[in-house]
Amino acid sequence: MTDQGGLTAATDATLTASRALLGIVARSVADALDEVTLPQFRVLVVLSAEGPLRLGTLAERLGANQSTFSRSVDRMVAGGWVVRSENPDSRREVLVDLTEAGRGLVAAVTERRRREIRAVLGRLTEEERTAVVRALGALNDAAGEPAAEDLLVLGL
Amino acid sequence: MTDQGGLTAATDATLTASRALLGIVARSVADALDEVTLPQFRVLVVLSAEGPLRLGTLAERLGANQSTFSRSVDRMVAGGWVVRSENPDSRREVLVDLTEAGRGLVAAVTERRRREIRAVLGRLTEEERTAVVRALGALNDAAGEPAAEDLLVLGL
DNA sequence: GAGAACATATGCAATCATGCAAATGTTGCA
DNA sequence: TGCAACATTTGCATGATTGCATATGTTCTC
Repeated sequence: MTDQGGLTAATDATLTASRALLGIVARSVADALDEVTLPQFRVLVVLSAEGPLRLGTLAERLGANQSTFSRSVDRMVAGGWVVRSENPDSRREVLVDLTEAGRGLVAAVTERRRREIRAVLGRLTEEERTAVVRALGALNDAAGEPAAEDLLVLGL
Repeated sequence: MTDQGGLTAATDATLTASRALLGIVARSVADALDEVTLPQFRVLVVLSAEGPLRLGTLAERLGANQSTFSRSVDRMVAGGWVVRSENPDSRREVLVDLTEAGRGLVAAVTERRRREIRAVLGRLTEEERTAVVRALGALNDAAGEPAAEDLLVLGL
């Protein structure tokens, strides 16, 4: 079993890094999960990225049944994370949008994630950081953007 | 707001990489989640890493109430993922262990994750891979191993 | 204006996770 | 032996997610 060009070493390093980064992601989300469930957080993330969406569209984005989702929205409205707003152009459509609290929850997670990554990178030398930018740049190009559906499995 | 030594560029690259790797992790787990729930998968991962554990110990590892967890184990036994085995030394203790199916499910996820990472790295040049090993090595050292509890938030 | 197509909500139902309190069974110590 | 400590299970209860079928209300088209 030959290993062309350190593929195995690189795989191991990447696997380890994936765990480290997962840890950071998990920690960044942990506080939010005291407030909302993971499926609910997914909703907030999608709305945060795409803006107000029709209830049915949102359900589809999340791979959920409309009727199921209507009730999920009930709970999230009750929790104060989203609002149903009427579309004046079409009274049969309902737009779901973030409240300030919902927006803030997502922002807090994003911010914490960024802060933790900065903290880790701050422990590196400047040369190491340069190497990280180059190496991860190549890695990111090779990996491409993950499909939204993939990320939704874990709630982004 | 000065940026010492490309901290921001490195943070951005790392954030992007965290999303890419999350995508890989999510895809690797997706199939398994057709078979078991995320909390159940967590159980399999812990057992896979630590071997047979007492029911109470396992519950504690997962931050769950014992009574809750006893019933979760019921469901997982019914699903054929774990078995309750008696400890001959202590008839009041119950050991929970993976079945072949349970072991196989975790192995399939691990293998798929590894395969996907290899595929991405295979698109890099040998020099790029060397850079990845060095850069991620430094990153991994700086980040340290994530706490098990952190990873459990997302089901590892 | 009437009916079809559409968007959302509601009735009914199941599974899973979760917690508290109490019961059952086991071990160990006095 | 008998009682205390321990491990697990069971009773009781709640809330979230999910699906299917159906009802309600809205828009559009003929």
